[in-house]
Amino acid sequence: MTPARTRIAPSPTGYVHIGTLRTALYNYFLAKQTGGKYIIRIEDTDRERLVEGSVENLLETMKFLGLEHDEGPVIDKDGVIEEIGEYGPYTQSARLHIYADYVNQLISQGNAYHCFCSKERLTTMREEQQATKQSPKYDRTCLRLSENEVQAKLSTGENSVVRLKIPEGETIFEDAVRGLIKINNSEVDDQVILKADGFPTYHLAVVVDDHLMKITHILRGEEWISSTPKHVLLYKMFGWEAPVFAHLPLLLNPDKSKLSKRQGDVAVEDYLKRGYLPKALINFVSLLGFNPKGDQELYEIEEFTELFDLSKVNKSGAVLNMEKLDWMNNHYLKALSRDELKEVARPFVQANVDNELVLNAIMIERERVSRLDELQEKIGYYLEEPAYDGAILIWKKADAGDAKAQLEGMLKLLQGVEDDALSSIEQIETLIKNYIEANGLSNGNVLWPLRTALSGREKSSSPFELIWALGKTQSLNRIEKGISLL
RNA sequence: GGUCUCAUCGUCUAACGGUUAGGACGCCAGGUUUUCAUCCUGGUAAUCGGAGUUCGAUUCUCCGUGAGAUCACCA
Repeated sequence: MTPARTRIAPSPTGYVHIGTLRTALYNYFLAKQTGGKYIIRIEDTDRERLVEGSVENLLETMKFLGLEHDEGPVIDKDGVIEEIGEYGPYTQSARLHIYADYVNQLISQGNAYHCFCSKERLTTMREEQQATKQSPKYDRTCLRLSENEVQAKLSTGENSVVRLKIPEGETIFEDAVRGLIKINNSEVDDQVILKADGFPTYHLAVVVDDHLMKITHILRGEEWISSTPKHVLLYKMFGWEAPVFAHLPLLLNPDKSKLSKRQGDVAVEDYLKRGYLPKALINFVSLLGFNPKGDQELYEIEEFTELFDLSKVNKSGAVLNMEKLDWMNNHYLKALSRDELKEVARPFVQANVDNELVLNAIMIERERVSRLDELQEKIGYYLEEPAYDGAILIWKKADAGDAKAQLEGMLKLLQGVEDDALSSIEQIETLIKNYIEANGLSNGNVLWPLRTALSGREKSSSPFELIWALGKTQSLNRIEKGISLL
């Protein structure tokens, strides 16, 4: 397999779109699978939509997800952005001189022309076209300008842009997920490739950069299909070989429209903030539009890398099934080691996770949540002795006297054992279950009052887990308090 | 509206042209259980419609229908 060079090319608008993550993942899988390079390029040619700090944010988010790129901007130890890779600069605003050369080439080849039309004129032109049910396209007014007229306007410094001169005919390209796509050139507008502010538009910049950076596969969202002919035409005009195009299915809102901000979270950062783990997010998002095996649901990133196959990418859009994400996240939460859990939980709980009791509580409750941000309220009754009504100590099949007797029995049992007899949940369970059996008692009579005394709640984790988490002293305190309430 | 793309359970998806159309999430029921959660077992639920090709179509072709994307000096 020849090494693939793939890239994501986000515009710096402040957050990482969940669709960008999916695209990044597929690019990453493909590059790594073939021993190639995965590249990040910053497409900041829209000066009006630039958001301060968004490149840093992008890089930090990607790093947090564990998706490291081989070329492009990176943040060094001092927090400064530098670039790695031999095809830089990887930020389009630093490549303006490059685009200028290629624009000039197109103009001299007769493939592009200057346009002096005002935005106002273009707007009214479009309105008229729509009114007469024509499809909105530039009317080529400026193409009819003579060479002298163009030079004259240029020399006066009149505002101008450069447009691509779309030739007659039709453009056909092979899409790796959809097959042959054919579009008549009459459908394609004379796209602006160089704006009045001197910046290129996406269409020119993406083609030039992808060629210069030796990109072999362009994986991007389906919304780009209709502008792909412009890119194919540009490759042809420059005499370059076009890379493989693969248009990925869209990520959808529940109403099947393109995933949008108003209908839910689209920013990866938002998912992270709510306590979804990178592994879960990656697993979930990767499965939106691609399925390696059919019956397996849980994959490590290495497996995806090994099994990724462009020809198996789906064609139709995918609605996000949030319940499944929750299920997956819970799975990965449960798989975390004590130390790993401590670190991922740290930003989500106000209590100090370095404290044994706090961490114990989290260890237990992580099995009952699907997101880290649910932890805080779950661990409350571990950290603080709860106030409660003594009536809840009484099991439905027993009375106050029995509850009190059982608690006293438990008190005695626990007082009589060494601390390290309570060091594992299994040990504690065995200890208590043996006691129950030896004394001819029933689980309910003993465990219900025990658990409610320990938790102060009708619903909680098991008494064994609670004793383990709280420790001997705190457990005894709570049992004594229970007894006093009866 | 033009053009392009797409179409299997509610959702994500699987199925060399031959399967009782499979799995997962969710939901429902039962079981385990001191409660909650987990766990186990079972169940619910789909090939958009119509032609054609074929011995045989979820799968190939065409026509409908529906949905989406796109039509900027935004990406």
